[in-house]
Amino acid sequence: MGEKTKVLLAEDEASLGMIIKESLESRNFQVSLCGDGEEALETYRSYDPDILVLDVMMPLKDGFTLAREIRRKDPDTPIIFLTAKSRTEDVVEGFGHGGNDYLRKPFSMEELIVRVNALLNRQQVRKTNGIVEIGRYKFDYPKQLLILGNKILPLTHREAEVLLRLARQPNRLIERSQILNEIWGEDDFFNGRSMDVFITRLRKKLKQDPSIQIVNVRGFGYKLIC
Amino acid sequence: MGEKTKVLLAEDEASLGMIIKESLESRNFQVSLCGDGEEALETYRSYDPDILVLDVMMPLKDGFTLAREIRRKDPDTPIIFLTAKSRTEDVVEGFGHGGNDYLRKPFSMEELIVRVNALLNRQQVRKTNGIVEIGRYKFDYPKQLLILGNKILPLTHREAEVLLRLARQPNRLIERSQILNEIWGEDDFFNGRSMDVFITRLRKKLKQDPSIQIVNVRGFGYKLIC
DNA sequence: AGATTGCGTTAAACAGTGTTAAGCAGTGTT
DNA sequence: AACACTGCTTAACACTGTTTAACGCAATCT
Repeated sequence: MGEKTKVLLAEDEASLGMIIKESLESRNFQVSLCGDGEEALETYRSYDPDILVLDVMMPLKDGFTLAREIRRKDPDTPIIFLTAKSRTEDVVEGFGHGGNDYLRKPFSMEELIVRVNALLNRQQVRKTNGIVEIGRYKFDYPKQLLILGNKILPLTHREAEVLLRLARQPNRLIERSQILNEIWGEDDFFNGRSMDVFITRLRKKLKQDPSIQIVNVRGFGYKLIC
Repeated sequence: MGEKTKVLLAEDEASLGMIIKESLESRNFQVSLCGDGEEALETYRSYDPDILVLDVMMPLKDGFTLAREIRRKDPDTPIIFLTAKSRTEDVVEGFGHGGNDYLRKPFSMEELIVRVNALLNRQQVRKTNGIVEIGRYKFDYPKQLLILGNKILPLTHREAEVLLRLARQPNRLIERSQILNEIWGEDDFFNGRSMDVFITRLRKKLKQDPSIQIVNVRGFGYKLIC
């Protein structure tokens, strides 16, 4: 991404649209705001966005239909749906149409930004074949390796899983419970102790480059600083 | 495949059927949805699908029976079973009836799509006359050979079978039990030990290209990284 | 027939991984 | 300052996977 990250935002409620647009712009995103589905589809073609944020209920063309049409030719660009309904079926439908995430209204701007960043980072991991740079290290997630110069440190599966969660959003707070739920499926006492052990082991393996640190935020989670 | 890939979907629960149908269609598949086993069999004959997605529990004819009948004349077209039950026996039974994969309800559309694509890729192996590229190697499955430049390593039958299971879905986790059931017919202690031995032997023969690795995922299976 | 070879299985010792446990250290609160 | 709480570290452990070798069987050769 040479310049700013481009967001295509489709939201028919003008005031809400503007609020979202401005908060994204304040985070250094470039945003194109569309008021209905047709306009969004047209804009999509010329604007070449990095990520789409689509309201589900819009005039002329709803978000799901729009997503389906886009997905025909573009299986990659992440999509976040904004939905007022909270019923499960809508969520299923959203994922079914190729979306990557959804957000129920009302939501906080923080939440949206977190998800946008998460999806973009995930995308990046995929585009680099799962290889992420961490300071002077290269972290090869599929091969479970940490490479520093000519040194190769093998990681175990769990180590690689934990590190991936931290590395795909560096310098950001990742919540303990998010990591635990994603990897262990449950956030309970024992899994928590287990994770502690892996944090220790990762710190040991990352010690070669002192500019990298796994910083604890008491009561919340960790940040990978690099 | 001249046009779109054709999926025959048999699912008696109408709402779920429609969701699956639409999700697949949004990914550019052509889908024929059948509400029971008899209808599915009839449709199969005229529709000539590239892949079958069958609910196990259906009126008139269950998915296993249907699969068995289809397999009599058609050993190739991949079959995915959808099953509400989660017991291991059903999975084993599924493979026994000629199924290639199974999916436990509830599942996400993402999962289904990943598996459909994986099986279609597998078909690709057949279309290249059973020759698969693995890193710098060429793996000739029918001839049981690994070719690297001008070096030719012969493989034994079992080695070739195990390697095929890994190579037709590279970079993805293949479950131990799946390999064991497909090759040995049963996942028990001794077959497991036997497989370990072949994993070792394959690793030895694949050592020439260090970019290739058979990575273990503790408790689940292996990934062929390349 | 007897010897040889090749293959898959069994066996056994060994290494690696994730979890649990226990004690210690750090942090914020009362 | 005392306290509770969270996190850190090390070690022990049970379990899973790895490796090498030996074994037994069947097919092939002499």
